[in-house]
Amino acid sequence: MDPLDSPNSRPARLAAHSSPQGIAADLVAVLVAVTSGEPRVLTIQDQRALPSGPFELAHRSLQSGLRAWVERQTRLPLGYVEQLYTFADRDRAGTTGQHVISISYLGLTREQPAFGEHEARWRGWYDYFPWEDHRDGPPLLMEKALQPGLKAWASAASDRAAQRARRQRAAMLFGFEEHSWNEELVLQRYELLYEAKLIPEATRGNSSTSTSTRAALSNTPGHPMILDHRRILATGIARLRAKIKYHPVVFELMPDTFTLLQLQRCVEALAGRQVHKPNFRRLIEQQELVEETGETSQDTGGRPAKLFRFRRAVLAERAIAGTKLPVSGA
Amino acid sequence: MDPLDSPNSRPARLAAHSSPQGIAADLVAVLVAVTSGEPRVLTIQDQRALPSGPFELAHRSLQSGLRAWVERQTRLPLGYVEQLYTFADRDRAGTTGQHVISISYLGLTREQPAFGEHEARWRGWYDYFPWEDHRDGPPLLMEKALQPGLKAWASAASDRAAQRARRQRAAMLFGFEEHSWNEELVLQRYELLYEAKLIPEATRGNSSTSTSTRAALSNTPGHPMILDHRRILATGIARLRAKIKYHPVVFELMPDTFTLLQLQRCVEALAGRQVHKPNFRRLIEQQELVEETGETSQDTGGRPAKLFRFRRAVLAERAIAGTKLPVSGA
DNA sequence: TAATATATGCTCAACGAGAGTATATATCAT
DNA sequence: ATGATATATACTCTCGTTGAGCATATATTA
Repeated sequence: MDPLDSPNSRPARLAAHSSPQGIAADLVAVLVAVTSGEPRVLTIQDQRALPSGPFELAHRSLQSGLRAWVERQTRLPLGYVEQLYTFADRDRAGTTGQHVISISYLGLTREQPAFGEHEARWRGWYDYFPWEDHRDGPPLLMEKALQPGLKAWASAASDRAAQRARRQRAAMLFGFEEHSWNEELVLQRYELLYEAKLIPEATRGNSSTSTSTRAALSNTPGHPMILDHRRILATGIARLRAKIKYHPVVFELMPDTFTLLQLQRCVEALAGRQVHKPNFRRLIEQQELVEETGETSQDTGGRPAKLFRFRRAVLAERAIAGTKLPVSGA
Repeated sequence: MDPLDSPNSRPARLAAHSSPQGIAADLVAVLVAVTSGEPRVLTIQDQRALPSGPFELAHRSLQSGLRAWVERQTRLPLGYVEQLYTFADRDRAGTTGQHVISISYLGLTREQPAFGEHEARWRGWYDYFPWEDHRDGPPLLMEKALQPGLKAWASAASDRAAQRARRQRAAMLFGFEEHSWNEELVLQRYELLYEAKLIPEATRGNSSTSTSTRAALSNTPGHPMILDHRRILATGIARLRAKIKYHPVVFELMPDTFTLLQLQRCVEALAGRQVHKPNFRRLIEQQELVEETGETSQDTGGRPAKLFRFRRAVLAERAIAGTKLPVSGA
């Protein structure tokens, strides 16, 4: 089943029946850049929200509308844009009950001095999902904070079978007990934590939260966001982690020329895990994704590294499906 | 770039600026079943439209709303549901200029006697995309109808470089000249044909269509649909063809028990190409996706085949990412 | 009874992915 | 100057997967 519709991911509620004319739509953007080896997202509202704005039908397509809107608001040139998901089941906390359809997009760019009326700022995406960064092995907070909370959640199930199912699901998603870590399951992990009420967003606006839940929450790492913006961010990260494996979109995040190690660090930053250096280079070069510029970079510390540039021609040569980047264990 | 935003996929037009309150949303469903080895979609309006209806916010989530709506309208139990794409750039032919956001979904089910007020009928999806069926090799109509049209389109480009780019793109997508056929590029192929005005939908409502274009159109195979429904169907087929390779959704289309050849025929129907029988069986069995029922089926003609059933447990055991189905050359 | 169609199982070669090792060339601390 | 260290670059090996062909078993049908 589609993780975005996992049955218990949010409390059931009956919304008012709206006539089609009463619906509002807005765009939400997950804008990603990778700066000095860290994946970052553009945020507004004291870093608690993703950039968003009302949907206007003044463009040829949704996508070109988003592109124009982002470039007007932030002056960022978007290298790659892709629709993520359309949400319509938001909890509009505090609002008048007006329901909003949110159409979310992923956009790749290069970090620039933030610009915009809404105090736009770049922030590392692992600030929101610290458990997703496995570049130096599983982060300590997984044992310290997540595993106890998930264990408690599993034990709280009604019967033995349900407890076992919960434990198995947690182990599968977080790589406990023999299970290997799968970096693509960002959204499923977030939704499990949400379901287990280990995420502040899950109990927001719910006054009947128990004391024990509050205690667990206070230990939960990761910066919260408004509404379901963190879920949208999780969707974007998951999509990007899957995409870089078979589609050369990483280059939209790189400067014009770069060393192979810089490229590798960028992939590692996105995937949240290390990759095997020799294999990475082999795959990049044998696919002819890059070409040498003839120059070298010396500010890398050791031996000067050759500078490369992306061969944009491959986008025309090959079907937009046949390229691979290795994301495997170190 | 996302194929759904390819720059020339439809004529640019400036739509009226709508206030957020004036937006209507509806759901469009691509409902798929596979009956006796043929992939089929549910259609309405004399088989020229996909089932669709107004979006109502009376449900917990968009997805559960769609599920309820489909099951109410058609009495089909949906085994698997996934959001496809949200379109907002439709040409609302003949309507009052009211703009509609269409949220499209893919749903898998088993074919049942059609039910519903809108003369709902099942129809083979290759009636709409005859060039997508390569189970017996490339269909003749590719040489006969598509290749000449695409050749003309390529030659009509402004300069030599553009002509070459067009030829290359057509060859890449349709498998001409050394290029191999990639069954996943359904949407890209449709959009290329649209761009080349080889699809009736592309010139609809445009009175200035040239005579030569009309001639080409009359030769274009494939049943048209209203609005951009054929594009949505292409999106669904592409998504499903990609999905079956790493996610065990085929079983949602199968009866409770089935033979391995039936399963293979189902995969072949969806992928539009044949698969190697011994390899198919090997992969299915070594992944423990199925278990024997102990019974055999004799109505297959030759030696009785063992009957299998899907092991639903794998959905809980494995991360929703680690299963493979072979879709390769025969 | 032979022909035929399907079911089922086995083998082999080619390729790619993962992992380890070795060498070259720079910077930096002493 | 020199050794330590960090990076860059190249090569090798093994294993599992994948594509492809062949062989055998068991039914129906002419």
